[in-house]
Amino acid sequence: MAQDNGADRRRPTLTDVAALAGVDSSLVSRVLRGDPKGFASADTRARIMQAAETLGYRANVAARGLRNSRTMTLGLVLPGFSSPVYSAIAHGVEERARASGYGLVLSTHAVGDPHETITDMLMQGRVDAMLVASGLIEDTSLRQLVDRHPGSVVLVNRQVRGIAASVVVRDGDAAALAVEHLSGLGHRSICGVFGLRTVDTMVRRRNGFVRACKRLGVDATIVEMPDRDHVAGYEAAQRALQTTNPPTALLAGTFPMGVGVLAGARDLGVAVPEQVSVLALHNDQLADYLSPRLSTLSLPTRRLGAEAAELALSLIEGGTPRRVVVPDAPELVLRSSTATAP
Amino acid sequence: MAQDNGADRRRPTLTDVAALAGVDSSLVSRVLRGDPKGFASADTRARIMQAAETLGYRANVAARGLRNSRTMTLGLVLPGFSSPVYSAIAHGVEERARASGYGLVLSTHAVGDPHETITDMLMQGRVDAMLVASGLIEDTSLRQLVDRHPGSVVLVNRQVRGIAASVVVRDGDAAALAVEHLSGLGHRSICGVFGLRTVDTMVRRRNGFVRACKRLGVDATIVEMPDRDHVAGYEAAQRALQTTNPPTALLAGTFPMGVGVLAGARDLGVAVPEQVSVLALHNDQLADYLSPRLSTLSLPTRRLGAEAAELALSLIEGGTPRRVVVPDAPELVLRSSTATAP
DNA sequence: CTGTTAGCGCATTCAT
DNA sequence: ATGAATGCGCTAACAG
Repeated sequence: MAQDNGADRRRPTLTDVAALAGVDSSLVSRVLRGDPKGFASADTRARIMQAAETLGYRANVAARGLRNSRTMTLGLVLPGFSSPVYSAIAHGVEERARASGYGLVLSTHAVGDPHETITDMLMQGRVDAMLVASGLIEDTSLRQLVDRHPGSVVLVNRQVRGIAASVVVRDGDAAALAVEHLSGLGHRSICGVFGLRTVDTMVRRRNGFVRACKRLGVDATIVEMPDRDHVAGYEAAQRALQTTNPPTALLAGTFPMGVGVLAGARDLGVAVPEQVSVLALHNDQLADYLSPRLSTLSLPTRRLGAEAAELALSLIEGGTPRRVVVPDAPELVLRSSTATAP
Repeated sequence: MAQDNGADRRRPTLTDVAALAGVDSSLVSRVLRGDPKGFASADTRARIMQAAETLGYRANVAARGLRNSRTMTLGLVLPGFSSPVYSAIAHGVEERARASGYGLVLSTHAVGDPHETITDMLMQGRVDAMLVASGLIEDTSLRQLVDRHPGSVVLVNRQVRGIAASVVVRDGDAAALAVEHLSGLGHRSICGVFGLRTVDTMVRRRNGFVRACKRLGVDATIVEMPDRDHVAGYEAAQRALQTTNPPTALLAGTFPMGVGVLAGARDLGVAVPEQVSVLALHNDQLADYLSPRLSTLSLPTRRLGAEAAELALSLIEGGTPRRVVVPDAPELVLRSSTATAP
């Protein structure tokens, strides 16, 4: 059926549909959108639907956006897909956005300056709001952005003084839960492996860790690394495990760090979990395929994305910025990397 | 500096800039775009630039798109970010697109029917072309898409009869290289672990594997799994290793499958690489952090993305669809998962 | 119940 | 060297 409706290669417009249905384009617009004022007679209605169908008509988003000054798309900025957390967030956002008829444009730090990217997206009218899920953009830069585009920027798993619109998960509680588990296993000396204190999630997790240790009378040490990836975890483990009085358990601040810690211990000849227990924040399917299988603390990342989209949508509708904490409690996912203290 | 240029909360338009510079908006348009006919006097020119600068003017893409029927954005469909390959492709596309001033809209299979999604993107005028990097969409569905949108669809690492616009890497050669390495190590019986034969990349890798085995006189067996993820690799290893006459080496058709194979062998108590060698197609940083460190065949995935974007861009400019093979030869990245045959 | 009109922001003739 | 007029496709008053 390679039919070629005329020599017509351009997309059908409202006018095309109107012509085919023998009515005015404005009527078509109303009917197709289900506009309450578009109460066409059953007959015209049917003809319109029919025409739209045969032509494969889809409203042009540029024209519609121009008219309504609403693009119906959300932007999401991520550092990349290095961590499974980011894909989970992206899925959550996409799902929620789509449910409201919104599209999603994704952008990573891979290319160009993120501040610039965000400004462009907003100022060019590419998106109605931007979700920022990067710990790398500086606070001042973010404040500036929010200042210039009030009601159009939402922070994802990050809080910045002076910026209300943000949604986070209970990172601190997850770290605390980890400590509780370890403490229950008899560990009295735990080392936390985190990224820079300039990264909001890292300070929240770190605080949760420190407080829980204090509360439970556990000896806490901390290794702070410049990055939060495999490599950082690897090196942190090397560093922590080679001290004169090494901890009996390690808590990794991110999932990739946990993967690195496991490898670091292995290369040092330190057996996990026999000689040292390892736990990582954030869960991922991959954990089951590591050796040993890595126990984790699961946080609702997908919902994090969904809630962020939700907030952005409400802002677009004129809602007020607010701080939301995704209420789901962190869960301990026990696999094979923890055991009673040696 | 919470200055509020008037009560002005909406984005500045060409007219705003024109007013501030004391000229007509059409002149501003020409000057700002570097239109050859926009040869304003040095003075006006300066005033225009100045005005645009202070207002932070950015051309509205909807208006521009409407006028030019060109959105300046590319769409990319992926199954998800389960595999590092997809993020690499996305980065490659993003980079190349940006270099030509194009934006990128990413969409995964997470939500909704992909065929529908692609059609929508194109018909709604959200994008100028779509790159499809999914092995899951059926051939007929794809052909239909290309039929309806000639010159607007590019296949990424996939070939379909009747569709010219596609770019692939040398998958088959990578599989062959793997076999050569293993054969050189004395392995005479190798098991290939692949996904369904309905997936183009899988048949290309599989063919490369089979032919190389035949050529080198190696005994080839194949396990075909419905999926291509960790789980599939895990189960395939279990299956292959429990036969009466198990192979001495396994080649995993995807990186996640390789991860799964490693775990499968471990749980069977089969030592890698002492009892069985393991190799996986596609390289990733994670390989260094597995136990044992996983040897892989590296393929130019980032460039794959870049070339796909390149092709799409050329199609948009009216170029003709063509098949491109990224010429970079696959590379063996030796780590610790292969050894001489037992 | 349906048609007419106007304008969103921009790029492009065509004048001057 | 610069300005005026027009239309991309759509929606929202406002008629009738």
